[in-house]
Amino acid sequence: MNDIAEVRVATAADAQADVRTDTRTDARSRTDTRARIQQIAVELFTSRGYEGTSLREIAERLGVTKAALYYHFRSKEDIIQSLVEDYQGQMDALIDLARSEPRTAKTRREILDRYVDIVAERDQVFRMLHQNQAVLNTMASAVRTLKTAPRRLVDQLVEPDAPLRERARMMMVLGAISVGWMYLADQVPDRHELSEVVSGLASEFARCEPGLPG
Amino acid sequence: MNDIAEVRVATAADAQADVRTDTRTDARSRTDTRARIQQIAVELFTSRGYEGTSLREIAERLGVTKAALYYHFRSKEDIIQSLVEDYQGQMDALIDLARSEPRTAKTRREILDRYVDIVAERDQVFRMLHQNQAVLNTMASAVRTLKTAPRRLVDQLVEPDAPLRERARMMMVLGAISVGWMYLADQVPDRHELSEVVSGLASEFARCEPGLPG
DNA sequence: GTCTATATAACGATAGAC
DNA sequence: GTCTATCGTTATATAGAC
Repeated sequence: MNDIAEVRVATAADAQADVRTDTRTDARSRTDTRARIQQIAVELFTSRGYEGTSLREIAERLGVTKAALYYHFRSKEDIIQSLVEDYQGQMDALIDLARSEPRTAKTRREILDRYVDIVAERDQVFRMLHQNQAVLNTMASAVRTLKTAPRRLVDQLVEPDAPLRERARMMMVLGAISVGWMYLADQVPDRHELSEVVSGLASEFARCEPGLPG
Repeated sequence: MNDIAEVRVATAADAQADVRTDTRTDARSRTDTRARIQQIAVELFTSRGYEGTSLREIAERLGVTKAALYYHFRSKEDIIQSLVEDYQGQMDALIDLARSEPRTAKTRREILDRYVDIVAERDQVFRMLHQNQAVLNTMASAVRTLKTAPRRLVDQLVEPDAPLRERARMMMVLGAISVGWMYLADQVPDRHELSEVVSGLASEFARCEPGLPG
């Protein structure tokens, strides 16, 4: 059950394309190098930082030269962009979902549970983002919008005229989920158990457990 | 009450030295340039990242050349080290305090309140740290230990054999405080009100409000 | 798809004059 | 305390052969 920690960056369209065109029997598919670059990149960006990781390092781990990377990605920023695309889409979809539902305790619990799932299933990308918050400020628009996601989500979960205390509560619940997962995921053997514990506590903090008024 | 957001890096010993030796009447004290470097650095490290900020940029904002910085600091890393020293000392003291007290609800509330105070009073440095988590991995020991602070603090707040749920709860409370403060501090007019709201909610999440069993 | 070779630029840091 | 000048290194990115 630890494979939910994989990099998870391919889109559904990518996967379909693979199935259609990939008739080889060897293990190395046509898009495999690209995926391996992504895997190495997410690891190095997390441990040494985006700006602290050179394309030379990535290439060396892959066993190719720096120039080869430019066949698969137009730039270094293009690599990190490809890594966060899927996560970004999931977060946008979550915010849209929250927007489309009434602001009840049930909705909040549902949204929080799904947020935990998104984080847990994209563990590596999520960690990388948290380790490289500052560099996102210097990047193109698409990546930057990630930083506003928590605020946008809170806006959909509390009433527009909610008092500070309730806005703070919801923002703190999101922080509790993020940090709780980040600091505990590599310390516990069963990540599925962890995600259920985190979900449960998040709902308790948000006061939207079954039976509570919403 | 917004001046609690200032950089707050000078040590008590520094301040004493200033008082003793500084008899000039002009506004520029002997250690002022060093302090101004620190102020500019913490701003740039937060917005553009540590590795994304060059010494040339810091020097330009200060109106001097790059070389002048080396009179005040031995290296770039020495600058960030000086910035986090005070925060690090406060966190170590907090963990020691938690270690010295019994694990009661009252202790937990006291520690959480003081953690909120530390964060609120060192707002700028705290933000910078959260925006540059990855680069701390590549640095010398002193700065690195900051990353273990949350875990060490949780270890002192829950029983050694506490179940996952209670360890997760306390880690999530720390995350709630950190993220809650970071995302809300520049959105609310009264930071003192915010710190009280955050403290109150943290104690509620941790189930250590007055009247609860501990 | 990957290579060699290179363009171009910026970085952190130091030497030594003033 | 700040300057000019520079060293040595590394970075992202591209051109063109294979």
